[in-house]
Amino acid sequence: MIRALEVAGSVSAAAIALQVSQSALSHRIREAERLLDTPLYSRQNKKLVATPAGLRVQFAARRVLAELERAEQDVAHMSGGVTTTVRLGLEAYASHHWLPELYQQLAIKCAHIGLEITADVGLHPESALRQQSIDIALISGLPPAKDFNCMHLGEDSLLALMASDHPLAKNASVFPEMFADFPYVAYHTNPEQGREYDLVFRRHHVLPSNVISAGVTEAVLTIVGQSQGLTILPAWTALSQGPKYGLITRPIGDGALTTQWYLAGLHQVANREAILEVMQTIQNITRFND
Amino acid sequence: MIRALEVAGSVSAAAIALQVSQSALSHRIREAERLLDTPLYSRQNKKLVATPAGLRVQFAARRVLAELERAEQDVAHMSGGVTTTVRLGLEAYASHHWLPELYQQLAIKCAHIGLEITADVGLHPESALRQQSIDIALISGLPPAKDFNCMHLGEDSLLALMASDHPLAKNASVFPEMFADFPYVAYHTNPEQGREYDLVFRRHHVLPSNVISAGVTEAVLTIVGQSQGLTILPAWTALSQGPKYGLITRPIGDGALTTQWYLAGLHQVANREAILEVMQTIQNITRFND
DNA sequence: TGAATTAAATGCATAAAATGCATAAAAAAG
DNA sequence: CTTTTTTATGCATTTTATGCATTTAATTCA
Repeated sequence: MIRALEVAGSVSAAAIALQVSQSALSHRIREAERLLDTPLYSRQNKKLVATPAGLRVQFAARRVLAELERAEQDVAHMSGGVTTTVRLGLEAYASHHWLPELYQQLAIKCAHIGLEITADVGLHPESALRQQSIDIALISGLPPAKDFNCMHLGEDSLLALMASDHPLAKNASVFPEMFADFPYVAYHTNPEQGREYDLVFRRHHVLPSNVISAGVTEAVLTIVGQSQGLTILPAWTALSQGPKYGLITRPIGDGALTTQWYLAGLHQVANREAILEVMQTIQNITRFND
Repeated sequence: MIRALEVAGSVSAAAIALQVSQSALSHRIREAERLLDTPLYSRQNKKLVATPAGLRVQFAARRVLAELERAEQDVAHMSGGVTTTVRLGLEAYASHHWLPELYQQLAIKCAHIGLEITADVGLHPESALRQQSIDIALISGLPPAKDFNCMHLGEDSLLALMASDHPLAKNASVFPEMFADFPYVAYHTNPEQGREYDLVFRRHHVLPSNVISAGVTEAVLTIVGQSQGLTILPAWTALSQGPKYGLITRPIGDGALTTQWYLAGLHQVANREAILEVMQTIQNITRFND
């Protein structure tokens, strides 16, 4: 109710959203205020303005509903042999060609674990972890915060991606200064946020002619394929994803630019063992020796 | 109900705890299972064993109840002018002689903020922050994780504390090797956890003759006063607390051992402004120039 | 083994609660 | 000033929760 009132902005609109009569909601609000012994909304005028206490309750409502929704979803997954659900979140840059194998392995080793995958939790999987919307994050770059249960997957070199008919395609490798002549296609609007900024552009004092922001990895690759644009991805992703979009890869400079892949899992969570199991399975599957 | 069943371990015991009849509870369990379309408890024998789904729901119940209790408490504080509540947690080692001034300042500057203090959240205030049981943590040692809203309060030297009639009292300062001859009184059982381990014992390859674990700062100081024991505290705490327990302070070695005090606040929380306000007020009050 | 004991489930009557209707009150719009 | 819109209220009704009495199931102990 609190949430519906917040979203709808009025009692009658919220009543429609909740599929009850306006009267019922009015009664419920009144009852809530009686129980808390505090007005939650100031109805000086017909607009519904939450009091400070009301705002606090709205905040609680968001958190509680989020938790209940998660729990409900997990429980729904738990019919059949599935006993726990583990939510895996992949960073924007991650590849996912190994996911089928993960499903297979889990089905063999621990059929009781249900796997739920969020293919692209954006550039900051750690905050998704913190919000408990995922249990495990696949992260590249710097090691995750110490309070996560961290596992190192391996080192990966960064590759430049471009269309096969790109002017730079004839070069064996792309040197940092070459980025200055072409648009750069990135996940995000602000180039300073990406790891490529630190490793390539800032280190070599070059900036691409312009930056195209794509928002999703798929879009990044599509745009690169249809433009003169360049992008940089970890080899793991670049080699498995690039070909699908008709892209070719080139090492950057002397090829010494690398990034690290990590798994970060939540500590102190209900399905601790299952999380560890999945993390270990992923580590086995993705060993960077193949 | 879920929580009561978990705590009580049986339907009838939970019914008593919830002040309803055993029948009512039985009906409610049945109804919950019907709604979720999943058995939550396996009643093969008369013991009540939660199914995996039941465990998941128990986990959700704990989180939801915790949030509801927090919200209820906050709302209760919000009668009168108080508009937001900020929970401040002090690390085990922190002093609190400045708290009265904080209350005063807040009363003048922002009467709408209710302050709630947890005097001793232990050695890991960050996890209290993460669990949202506090909004601001007062931390010493290393800077808190980057995803907290961090504020540096100042540098503080570490001092040794001992009873006024301690054999080492005649020395102007305590040298690391001297710790080997006396028991060391600490907050925790495992000496490796404390900051003194890194800064004093490990660095100088000495270990105290034995370690007495006290659990609370007050107990640490009391024990030090009544034994031949030594302990190490930041000067801020040592100088304000030590005298109350008849303890004297001595610099350690050349006095160059220092620690940093930080405030860490939660980001992305309902009462963001109030948290910042309180953090700034604390920073003003505790400026390490007095 | 079998009676006693204890815990949980069930059917049904009843109590409690939420809801909706009709309508009033209040505020904004025209 | 009237109309329209939004919220509140009293009361009847429906829905839901609870308790009693009883049954079922499992464990304990003679």
